[in-house]
Amino acid sequence: MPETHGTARPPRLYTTTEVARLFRVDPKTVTRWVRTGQLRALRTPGGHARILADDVDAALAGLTQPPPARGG
Amino acid sequence: MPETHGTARPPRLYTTTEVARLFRVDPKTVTRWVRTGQLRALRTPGGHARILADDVDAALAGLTQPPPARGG
DNA sequence: ATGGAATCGGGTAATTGGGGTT
DNA sequence: GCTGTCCCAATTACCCGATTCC
Repeated sequence: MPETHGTARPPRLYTTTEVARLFRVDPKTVTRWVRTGQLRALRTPGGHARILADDVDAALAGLTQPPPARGG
Repeated sequence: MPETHGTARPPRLYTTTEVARLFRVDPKTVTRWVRTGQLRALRTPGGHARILADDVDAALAGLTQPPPARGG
């Protein structure tokens, strides 16, 4: 059944400005990331982006290529 | 002929506040979407908007990037 | 009937997106 | 190729008070 929501938890969303602050870049840059598909987002009917928080948090956590643990 | 009574289920409805939370926008913005026809809604006798959940869910599902396939 | 929360409507500031450039 | 900045138009956010919802 195509029940996208109603029983499902709504996705956490960030605004472009929030993401920009988190990454310490210009909001414009975040917009580019969305346009180039480097960040998943949905659009308001007005055309403004809402970025999936999970994607952002994952990137911030550095989940890409975890550095090798170094022994003491 | 399409039956409009008896077997028809009532449409799932969202309040403006619910839609606002889902999209991370101001409830006022949702009202604007309804007034500009970007979102279908019906009105309570008192004039409050009730948005069709299907429209919202569809818009909410419009991600810019499909979820990355896992297992590779 | 009462009360708290939500919605509406108008007006104004802030944010956002797009194009072009550095 | 990636990012930051300027200009401009559109979209969105916040202020107020009155009405509606439950």
